[in-house]
Amino acid sequence: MRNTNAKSEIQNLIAESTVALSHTEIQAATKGLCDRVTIYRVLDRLVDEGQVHKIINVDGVVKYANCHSCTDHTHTHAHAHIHFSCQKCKSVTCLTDVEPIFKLPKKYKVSEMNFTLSGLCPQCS
Amino acid sequence: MRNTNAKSEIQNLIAESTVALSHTEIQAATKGLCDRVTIYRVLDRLVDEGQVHKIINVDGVVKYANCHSCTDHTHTHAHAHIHFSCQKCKSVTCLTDVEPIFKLPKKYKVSEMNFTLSGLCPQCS
DNA sequence: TTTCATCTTGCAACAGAGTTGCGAATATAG
DNA sequence: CTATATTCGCAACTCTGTTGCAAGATGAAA
Ligand SMILES: [Mn+2]
Ligand SMILES: [Mn+2]
Ligand SMILES: [Zn+2]
Ligand SMILES: [Zn+2]
Repeated sequence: MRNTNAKSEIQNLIAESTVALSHTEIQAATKGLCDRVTIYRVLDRLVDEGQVHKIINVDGVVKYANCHSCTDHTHTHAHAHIHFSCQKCKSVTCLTDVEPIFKLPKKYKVSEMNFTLSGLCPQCS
Repeated sequence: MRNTNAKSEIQNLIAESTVALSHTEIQAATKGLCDRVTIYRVLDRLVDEGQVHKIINVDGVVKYANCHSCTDHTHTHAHAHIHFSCQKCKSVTCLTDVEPIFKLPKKYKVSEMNFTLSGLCPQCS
């Protein structure tokens, strides 16, 4: 894996953002940096490297956020935290401290969790 | 809201299915019943009526499932249950009995929950 | 520093999911 | 049965993401 301009710019952008960013938002923020296909490919690479994680929002919009709290940066590391999606300002935030408790029927083998709460974020409520 | 052939066929299909169905799956199952645009519009109507709920799967695929356990059929009624997405057979199931417990930082106002666990379903594990 | 295999990029073309406008068809209230 | 609002089919379109390929950039090794 090579370090390129596009990759480090995009990685910095995501790292410095307090909210998860969509492809469209990244494209707007890096205006003219590179082709939109390159953004898709860079994002894939960052996810593969475990630098960034992909979030499917409740409205189906794909967002990317920094793996702040992850020491393990292999691409298989789990993200067992909740995300909060604000219905007003559309921001998506990682709530890394919140760990949900639940009891599944046996026979289900869980390997991944995707948990998003929607409503109003502190800024909007 | 009117009862049409397309609507009742699609509603029955979803009601009789043990797993959530995507637009594509519904189109395949009702082959030739109606136009694909009609399927989209019928699904929107069923969701508005509260007969069916929409699930955004971890892979971003939109699926529809019956509101079995919902007595309230207004379009704003909540769906506070977990969904299970099987990575092998791609089935998405409502686990209506499981209610997760979690503690959010104050200031967040929650109005909706979207919780999907992935792994292997009983049939596949 | 130069070489060179390999990775990355831009461009164009494509694919899939979902939306919109509009005229024709049809469900249902009266 | 008639009138009218709803629903439908079709075609065209948007949006998001993917793929193939030739050209360009990276960095390890010579
Ligand atoms: Mn993470
Ligand atoms: Mn339900
Ligand atoms: Zn907000
Ligand atoms: Zn399965």
